Amino acid sequence: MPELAEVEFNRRQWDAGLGRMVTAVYVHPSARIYREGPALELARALLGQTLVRGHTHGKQMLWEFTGGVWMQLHLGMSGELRSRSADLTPSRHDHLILRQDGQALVFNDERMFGLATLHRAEGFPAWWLGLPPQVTDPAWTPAHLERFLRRRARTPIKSALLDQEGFPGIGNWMADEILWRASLHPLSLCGGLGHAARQVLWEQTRAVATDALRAIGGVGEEGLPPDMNARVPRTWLFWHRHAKGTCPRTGRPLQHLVIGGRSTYFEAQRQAHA
DNA sequence: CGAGATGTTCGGCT
DNA sequence: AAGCCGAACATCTC
Repeated sequence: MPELAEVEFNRRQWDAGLGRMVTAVYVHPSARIYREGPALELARALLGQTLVRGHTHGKQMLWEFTGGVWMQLHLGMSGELRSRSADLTPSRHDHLILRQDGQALVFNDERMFGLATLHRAEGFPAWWLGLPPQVTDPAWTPAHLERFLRRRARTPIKSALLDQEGFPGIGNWMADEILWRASLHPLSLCGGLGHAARQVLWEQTRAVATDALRAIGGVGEEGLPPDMNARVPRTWLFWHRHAKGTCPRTGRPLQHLVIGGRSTYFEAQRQAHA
C-alpha cells in the first residue's frame, strides 16, 4: 500500500499513543522485519519509554521515544499501523505491539517486506537528516530535478520516478498518476526531456503528492479519514490502472507495459513519446 | 495453479 | 565506473 500519503495516513494511526509510556512490548522475533537488528533488543529498548512523536519522510517513518530511543519503520508492500484495544491478542501478521495504558499500537505486515529497526541518538539520527529532499520540500526545486534527470539520462522516466533518491515517497501508482497528468510517455528517457517537459514533470509531481496527502493522508483536517483510499476521486488514474481500465479523461483503453519490473498503465495517445 | 500485487536490495552485466 | 535489469524476499488473491 504505502506511498507517501499512505505512510502519512498510517503515521496518524498511532496518534492516540503520543505522550504515553510503553508498558509492554510484543515482538514476533523471527519476523523478517527485524532483519537489521534483533527484535528482542528493540523490545528491551522501547520498554518503559514514552512515545514522543512520529515523523515521515517519503516512505520512511521514524518514531521518537524518550531516552534517546528511535524506531525506524518502513511499511514495505503490505505494512499497516493501527491502534487497538489494550487487551488485543496478536494475530498472525502482527509483528510488533506496543502496549500502553488504554491501547495497543500494532504493526501488522503480511508480506514482511517492511522494516523495524532500533536507533539510539541524542536528537535526530544522522542518516535521517541526510535523506534527500522530499518532493513537497522547497529544496526540491526544478534545478534539483534537472540534476537528477541528467544523471539518469538513459533511464526511462517511469523507472526514475520510482527511485527514492530523486522522488522520495513516490511509488508505482503515483508514478503512473504523475506521468498521466503530465502527458508523458513512461518510456521517455530522462535525458530526452526538454525544458518544458521537465517543468511539467516537476509541477505534476508536486501536485500529485500534495493532492494525495490531502485526500489520503488527511493532512490539514481534523480527525482521521475513515478509509485510506475511499476518498481518492474517480477522476484519478488510480482507480483505472488495471487490465480493462479506460482513461478517465479520454475514455480510451489504457495501455499496459512492464517497465523496470513494475506494471505501468498509461493512455498511449495522450502520453505521446517525448 | 500460475501470475501478479502501491517495495527494496543484491548480484551480474554493460 | 556508473548505472541498468532481473531475481529474490513472503504471502495472499484472482
